[in-house]
Order: sequence, then structure tokens, then C-alpha cells
Amino acid sequence: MVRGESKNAPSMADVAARAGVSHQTVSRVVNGSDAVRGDTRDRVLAAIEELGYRRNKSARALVTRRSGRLGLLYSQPHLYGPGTLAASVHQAGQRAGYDIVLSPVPHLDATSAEGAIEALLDDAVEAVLLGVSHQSLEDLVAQITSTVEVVMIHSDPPEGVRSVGIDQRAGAVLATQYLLDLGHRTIAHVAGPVGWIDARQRREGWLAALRDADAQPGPEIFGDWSSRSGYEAGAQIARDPSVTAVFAANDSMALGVIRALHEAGRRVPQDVSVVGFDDVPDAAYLWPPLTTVRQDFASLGELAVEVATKAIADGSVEVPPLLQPELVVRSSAARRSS
Amino acid sequence: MVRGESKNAPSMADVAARAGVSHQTVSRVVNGSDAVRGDTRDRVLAAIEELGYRRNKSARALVTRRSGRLGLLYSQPHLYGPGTLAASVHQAGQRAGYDIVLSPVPHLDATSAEGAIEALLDDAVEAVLLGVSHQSLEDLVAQITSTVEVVMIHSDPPEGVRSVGIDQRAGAVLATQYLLDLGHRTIAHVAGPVGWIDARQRREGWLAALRDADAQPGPEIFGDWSSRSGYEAGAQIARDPSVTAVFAANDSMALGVIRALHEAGRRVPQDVSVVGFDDVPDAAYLWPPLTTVRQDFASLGELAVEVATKAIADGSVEVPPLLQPELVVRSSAARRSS
DNA sequence: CGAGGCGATGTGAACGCTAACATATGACGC
DNA sequence: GCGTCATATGTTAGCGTTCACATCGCCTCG
Repeated sequence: MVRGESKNAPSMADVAARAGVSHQTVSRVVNGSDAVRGDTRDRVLAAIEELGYRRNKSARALVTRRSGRLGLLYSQPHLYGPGTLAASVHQAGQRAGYDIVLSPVPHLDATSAEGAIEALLDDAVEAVLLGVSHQSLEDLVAQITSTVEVVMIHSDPPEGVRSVGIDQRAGAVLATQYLLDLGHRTIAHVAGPVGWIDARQRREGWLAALRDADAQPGPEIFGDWSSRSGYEAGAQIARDPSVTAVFAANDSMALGVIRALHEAGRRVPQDVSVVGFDDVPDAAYLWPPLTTVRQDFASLGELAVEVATKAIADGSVEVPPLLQPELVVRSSAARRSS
Repeated sequence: MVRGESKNAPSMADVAARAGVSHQTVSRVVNGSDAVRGDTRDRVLAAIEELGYRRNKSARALVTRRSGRLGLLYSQPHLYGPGTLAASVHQAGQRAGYDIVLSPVPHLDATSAEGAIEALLDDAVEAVLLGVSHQSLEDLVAQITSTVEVVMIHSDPPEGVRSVGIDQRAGAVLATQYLLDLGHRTIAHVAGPVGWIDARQRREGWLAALRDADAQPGPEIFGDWSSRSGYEAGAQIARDPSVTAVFAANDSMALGVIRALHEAGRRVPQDVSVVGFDDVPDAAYLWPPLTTVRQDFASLGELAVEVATKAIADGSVEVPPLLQPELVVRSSAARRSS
């Protein structure tokens, strides 16, 4: 920015003076009121253009007592799911006429989440979207729900809370059932960390599918969503020859499992089948291409914004049905050989 | 939010009444002025606590004529690099006392970038950080630079523009030189798409290292950063037996190349060596573990915020030295066999 | 031809805060 | 004991909007 070049930004009054009307008429034009004569409107529009006028959102927010902002809290912003979610919420918000305040929390814990929510509240957001379904947030929600509208993005929401979600449990059932259909009986699970709702739901889906098929749960190892933890889990699983299939709670861990299996000399999928969760863009181009469960983060974000705007409009507490994930069959899982 | 429960949010005047002081004294307390007696301060603080008072940022911004906001434009928000950058900018901004407005642009083109910048300007950001180094933005920059402070995140910035960056060219030289040292003479390059500065710089680094070693450039294929495009490039490369090494412009494409090589029966690294760029968290757990070039996105974000805040404070145009990337040796590249 | 009404525009106040200045209170020196 | 000064606090105005209402023409109709 060149110093001294620009004085104060022009205000409505400046535009009004230039167009020879009152500031209120400018306001009407800017807000699309139809009570302005065509030629007057044109004069105003021309003045706006000439001066490079921009409506001051702070002044507007002050007098209307509405910020026009929605906040999204999300963690692990470097990962595919959260990143996609953030982008889709942002886009849907724009379309709905809201500004989206993105609040990434690199490492989730109760303190940092609380701090992030405080910041969002300081920003006067009209609703908070909770893009991270972790147990530690459920208590927090109760506290802020009297202050601001809240939408949880959650596959197993507490009673009476506004929420949207993807059916994690159903996705896990899809994956496990597929493995069962392939003839596998001992299916290990590399779970996400304790405390994460999605991890719990995926684990329950695995368990439920097994139960329905009268199969015993295979070994279960808890990871932390990272490929490193998947690798460590895989190394352990590789030592157990009875395991012929692994369901990993996300694609990163699945990929770690596959590497560990490779290193142990067990072929995927000939010796051990592996299924992941998420369908990250790279999943299709791993070796072998990863069979996984796809979640539609884009729709999730749109839905969340929709529910939030409705909540702001009429306070309704609406819980649309969970979105259904989809099994994407590639070649990391195959019929049980022996 | 429970309807009817909360009336209007308390203002300074409410706090002042409760504490038995004037609103100005409340303002002083809130802003940490030391011209307030200890016991008065305590009374005010107590009133703030009791009423749950929050300072209204809009009113403050209106009167101070400063929004306290920095905007970050970034694309491909689902990818590791941009996601990490966004998070680190956000964090650094908080620390520096600025609110960060994150503006993800899913698919970059001149129109959407322009729209996003307009939105940022409407939000009255005091500086715009351009987190996407694409040619199409360079013209845009010239237009807005008179309106707002701009910081480009760019490894080869135009003259006189404030910027920070990571030395992409040096990273590519590192990768290529490593391959050369391993005895490879025909090194292919899977480049990023035309128009992306980083892609250009990496390609130039590859070319420069080759030139210095008196080696002829191997085949060159342009991808689009995706693993799919890497796969397609890899399939092509696999047909050329003279190629014994590939330098891919990012990890996703590298992973696609590896799969294509596998499918063609060419082993990595025994037959063909592959080096990527970025060091995404999964890179270390691919099979084989990917040798790649690590960029420090976290430091990049911090640096960008630092330069932006300085620019706002005194208008200085500072271009700190490029950050240096680092070669991470794993096992997807090996000494040339024959 | 004047009352009534409607469409287009203007006026004044208020939103919650900070900046600038004004005032009160007490300590101190002569 | 009174001016002087520093320290603590209060008062007023104004930031750029929108809202509620006032005004001004002009047309319609009995």
C-alpha cells in the first residue's frame, strides 16, 4: 500500500454528496430497496463506482445488532476431511449470505477448544458450527448453548442438540460386512483414539457387523489417526497369522498398516486384506489401491450451514438424517485365499 | 440457544452502571490502561464477570477505524500444505493480536480469486496474505496494492512486492542432485501445472542441477498436483527403460508414479528411484517410504504474519530471505543398479 | 378543484465504543 | 492556607450505518 495515497475510505455520506441525494437513499440502493427511482439509482451506483465505495460492515453490524457471521471450529486442519469440510462450509456460507469465520485448532484439547470458542464469541458469530466431534466438547456445548446457536457435526449427537452428521457406524458396517462377504472371519480393527466420537462409532460398527455374522472380533489396536500409528498397529497385526483382514478407522492408518504388512512379507491383498475409511484423494493411487469408505464432506458442510441458518431464523432445532457413506471397492481387499 | 432467555448483550454502559463508574472507566479497564485505581478496577472487573460482558468489536472497529484483521487467501484447502499454512497463519495472527480471516478457494481461477479478495476487502482486512502463488494473481496484486497491504507467499516474487517464501528451486536442486549423486543420469520430472510459480521453480531447479552435472534432462510430463496425474505420468515413464529416476513436484504425484511403476513391473527403488516434494505426514509410511523434500509451512505462516504486521505498523516493504527446504532421505530412491 | 393517498426522498436518532478534553480530588511546597 | 500539579475519573462528540418517521410532490377521484 502506498502511504499517503489514500485518505479515509469514502462513506455513504460521500457517495450521497456526489450523487446529490441523502445518505438514506444510498443506503436504500445498497440494500436493494425497490423504493428508489431508476435514474436516482443509476446516479448513486455511478457515484459508488467512481469513489470505490464499500459498505462498512462494522457500522452495519453495530446498528443491526447482527454480525452476519458463522463460526466453524475444526481440528487437524492439515487433513483431508477437515480441510474439505472447512472449504465447503465457507462456500455454503457465502451462498447463504453469511461470512464464515474459520477457526482451526491444530491440537485439540479442552483448553484450546474453549479458547477458540471464546474467540468466535468475541467475533459475535450468530452460530457456532462444531466441526470436531470429540467428547471433550460435549460439556462445552452445554455451556455456550444459551449464548449462541450451536450446530454439532456429530454422528451420535446428544439428545436435543442441533446436529448434522455422516453415519460412521453404517460406514464401518459396510466395510466389515464386505470383508465378511469375502470370507474373512478374523478381522482386526485399527481404531481411532479414545474420545473421538467418529472413532467410537466406527468401532461399534465393526463390532456390530461381526456380531451379526457370529464372528469373533479380531485383535483391536488403538491408533491416533496417523500413518505412523497405523504402521505400528500393522507391525503387531502382522505377527498374528490368524488375521486375514484389517479394517482401519481411516486411510492414513490403513496405509501405515499396509506398509507394515509389506515389511513383514505379508502380501496385500493376497495374504491380508485391508480396508480404510475416508477415501482421501490419494487412496485410489496407493499400491495397492485402497478399498475404503467414502464420506461426502462437501454435502456435510452445506447441510451444516443450512441447519445453522434455519436455527438463526426461527430457532428451530432440527436434526436431519445422517448422510450415508459409501463403500469404494478397489483392490486392497480380496477373497480369503486358503 | 434458548429463545427469550437473553435480552440484549450488556454494553459498557451496563457494566459502568453496575460498577458505579462511567463507561470511560470501563473502557480504560478493558484496554488495560494503568490510570485506574486498583479497587476501581476490581469493581469493574467484577461487574464484567457478573454480566458476562464482551467488548463489541464492531463498535470498536468503527471508532478506531481499524478492523484488527488479516486475510489469508489460499487454494486447495484439502491439501496438507495449504491446510498447515492456514493453521499456522491463524495461530501466529492470534499471538500477534490479529484476527485472521481464512479464505479458501477450492478451485483457483482469476475470477474466484478476485471474488475472494473482494470479500476480504469488504471485511476490512488490514492486510491480505496471498497464500497461493499462481501467475493469475500477479496482475491482481498490482490492482489492490494501493488499497491494502499485501504480502505474497511466493518463492520468486516480483520486484518491490512484500513477500515471504520457501526456496522451491533450491529444494528441487537438492532432490535432483541427490539422484545424480546416486549415479542416475536420466532423470524424469513430473511437473506441477503451468501457471503455478512453485511448479515453475521446482522445474527450474531440476533443470539447473542437471545442467551443472552436464546431464541431459529426462522426459518431462506436466501433472496437476493430483496422484491421478502422477499415475498417468508414471505409466508413460514406465515405458521408457532409459529412465532410472523420477523427480515428482509433489508427494501425491510421486505416489501415483510409484503405483504406475509397480503396475508396469518396475521395482522402486531397485529399477527406478522416485523423489517427491512436500513431505506430507503419510510420505514416511508409504511403500516404499518416500524420499522427499520437506518444507516448513509452519515457519512460513509465522513469517508471513510477521511481515504483514510490520507492514501495517510502518509501511515497510521487507523481503526476508527465502526459507530453505530440506531433503528427507528414505528408501524410494537408491543407487543406480546397472 | 381540493382532500386523500401513495411513491420517492429526506431527517434525526441510536447502535457501543474510543479519543479528546474537562473536572474533581488530594498531596505538596511556600 | 492557597496555588500548583498529578492522578483518577467523568463528559461529550463522533465513527458509518439503519430504523422510524417526516416531508414533499404528484396523481386520483368525488
